[in-house]
Amino acid sequence: MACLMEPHSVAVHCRRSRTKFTEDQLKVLIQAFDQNPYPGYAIKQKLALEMNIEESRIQIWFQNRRARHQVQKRPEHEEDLEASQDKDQPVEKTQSKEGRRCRTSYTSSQLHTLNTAFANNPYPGIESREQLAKDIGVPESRVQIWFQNRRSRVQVQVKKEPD
DNA sequence: ACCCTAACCTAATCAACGA
DNA sequence: TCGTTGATTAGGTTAGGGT
Repeated sequence: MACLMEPHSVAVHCRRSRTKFTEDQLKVLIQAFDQNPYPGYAIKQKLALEMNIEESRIQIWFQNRRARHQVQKRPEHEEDLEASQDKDQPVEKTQSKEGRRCRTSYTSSQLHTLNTAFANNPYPGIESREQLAKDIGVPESRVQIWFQNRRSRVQVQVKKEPD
């Protein structure tokens, strides 16, 4: 517990505890990454279930690995990698953008809670985010994304209206 | 002290949904 | 169709844990 809120100093960034992947988990992740560094939501969720890890940790892991390992820019077209038989699913194995997570729709009361919290502190630590998530009944990862988007768009508005 | 990398960030962009 | 906004990305920074 080192997440005390100083009233006047704003950002006491309290991170979630660092995940320690087991060797088995890492093996599964790396193999999945080699097959497809841009997995859709379904794949990430399946991996999460398979290795008993939050899906958001899987997402972060893929983001970090893509950044560190120079991944092929656009594997859009594959010429001749047909081995023998792999036409079980026509367009279902390497979906990258098709399988997005379903868009979350917030109710007005959920948004009110989020907006109030944002006004209070636009950089909530993990504990605040989890409490918020629990309050409005949405995964913590969605709360984090909401704050990221909100902060970015506040900046955009400030630039557009420097008056 | 240094290294590796999970966690976190911004900015840009993709895309779902409603007016 | 178009604006709003959630989801994803590239790419960079911060910090935890091992050597």
